[in-house]
Amino acid sequence: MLIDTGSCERVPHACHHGRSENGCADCKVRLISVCSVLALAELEELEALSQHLILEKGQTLFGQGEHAGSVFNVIAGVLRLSRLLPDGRRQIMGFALPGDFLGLALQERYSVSAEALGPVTTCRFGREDFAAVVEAKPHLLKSLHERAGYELTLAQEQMLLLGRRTAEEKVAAFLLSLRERYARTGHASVTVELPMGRQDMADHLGLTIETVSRMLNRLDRAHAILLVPGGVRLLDLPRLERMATC
Amino acid sequence: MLIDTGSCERVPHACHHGRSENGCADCKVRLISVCSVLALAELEELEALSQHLILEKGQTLFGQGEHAGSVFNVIAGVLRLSRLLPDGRRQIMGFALPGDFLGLALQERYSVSAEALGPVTTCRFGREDFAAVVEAKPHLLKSLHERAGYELTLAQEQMLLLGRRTAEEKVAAFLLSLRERYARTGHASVTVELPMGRQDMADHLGLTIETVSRMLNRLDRAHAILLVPGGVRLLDLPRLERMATC
DNA sequence: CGACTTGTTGACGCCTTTCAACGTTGGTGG
DNA sequence: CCACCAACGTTGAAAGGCGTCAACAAGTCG
Repeated sequence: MLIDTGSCERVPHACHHGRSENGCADCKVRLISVCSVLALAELEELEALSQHLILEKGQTLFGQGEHAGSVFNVIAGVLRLSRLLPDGRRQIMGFALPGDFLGLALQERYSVSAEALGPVTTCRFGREDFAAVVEAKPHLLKSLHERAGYELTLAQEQMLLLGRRTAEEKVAAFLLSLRERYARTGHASVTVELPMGRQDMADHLGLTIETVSRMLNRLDRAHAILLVPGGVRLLDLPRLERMATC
Repeated sequence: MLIDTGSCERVPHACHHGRSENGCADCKVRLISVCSVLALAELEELEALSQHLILEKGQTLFGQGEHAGSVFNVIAGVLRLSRLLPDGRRQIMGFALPGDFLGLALQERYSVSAEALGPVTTCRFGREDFAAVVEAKPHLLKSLHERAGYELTLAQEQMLLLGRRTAEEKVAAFLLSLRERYARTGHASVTVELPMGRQDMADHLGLTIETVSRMLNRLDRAHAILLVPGGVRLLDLPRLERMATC
């Protein structure tokens, strides 16, 4: 349960690149990000303030409690959003997928740490710059607020899971929720990629790594799922849904 | 753990009263509610759309999944915000105090149920009406968004608590967080009122009623707190804070 | 006063954690 | 090519924290 945070290198700020080749207009996540509410002229305005920032596996985008100098759109890859207790216990609040926005609340300080689970590409804005654009564009603020409402709903579901579900139910619910989030962006599939390790799942579900492993293998032996390298195939959706029923 | 929901009477919709005697200008929670960002002229505009709605102990203001026809400012009293699993397991996501806004996200449906823990007074707005006002007043939207950010931070702290804290730490952290929330509105005090019962605390902390009772009495015997009728006195704040650290 | 609700306390049991060993995979260098 | 090593995942056995069950106390209301 004790996490070694020393292994997470900070992202060198020299690592950011210029904006993408063809600009926001071709951005792969534009239609699923907050930018989807912007007109082309507005996109160009925002583009002038943006930089691409690329992370490698294990790098930290920002740390809990740090001054929030930037906000980010995730373009590719997955990050974990976590909080640490002084004694090393960790809780992962969620995973950020392409199209997600980091820094929704536009608060002074980051309330969580964000670490790349693999190669990650983000679109970075200075927080002050971005806040100024938001100030001038109420429909962008409205879009951020809608996302915040969605995040709040997810957080509530996670609280119910953490407080009132058994280990098996937690794992089943996690797999289904991940599938649903992929469906919102990529395409629906019964094969769910698991970019995070067992320890990350455990810290997300309030379990230990051993219990996660046991439950996954129990579900596998019961033919509810099939463990495959790097992911799982969901074989018996009705059964999983019964376990995860809300 | 099984909750009897049948005992919660629905609030009769005939029960709402006209607006308050002296209007929003004297509202006791104006300065701590979302209304604090409104000018007097705007207040009057909002006042025309508002009604007071009074609940008694145990009455339901709205239920999870219902069409969100109204949004509310809590003027007096405390409500619990909960979600129910089909088999009766319950998770209380939080408690709404005076000054809190219910329906922050302005979503189609309520994501939780809200029940009065005692006599409650609310200021009710039709959701569509309120959304129209918000549409016209970006600074009100901004205020809502800031509150949503605060709620998100609270939710994250609760996730850490539910996932990674022991029973004793949960209870200590709960008492301190309640004290801090009272301090934001009422006045700071080492005596913390507990308007909710043991079952409510248990369902908020992911414990059973017996464990909550045991931990409270253990803290009492250790002279960290003093149990008094209807509340607790926090005797050893440093020790409690050490338990609840971070 | 008796019925009811709410809170406390004890004994016991189980689910999850803890501790430990082992297997697997992938990268590195001889 | 293969030994070596570290990181990750799996599995078993034992321990413990919290839940379950049950009885009892205290306060409330008719």
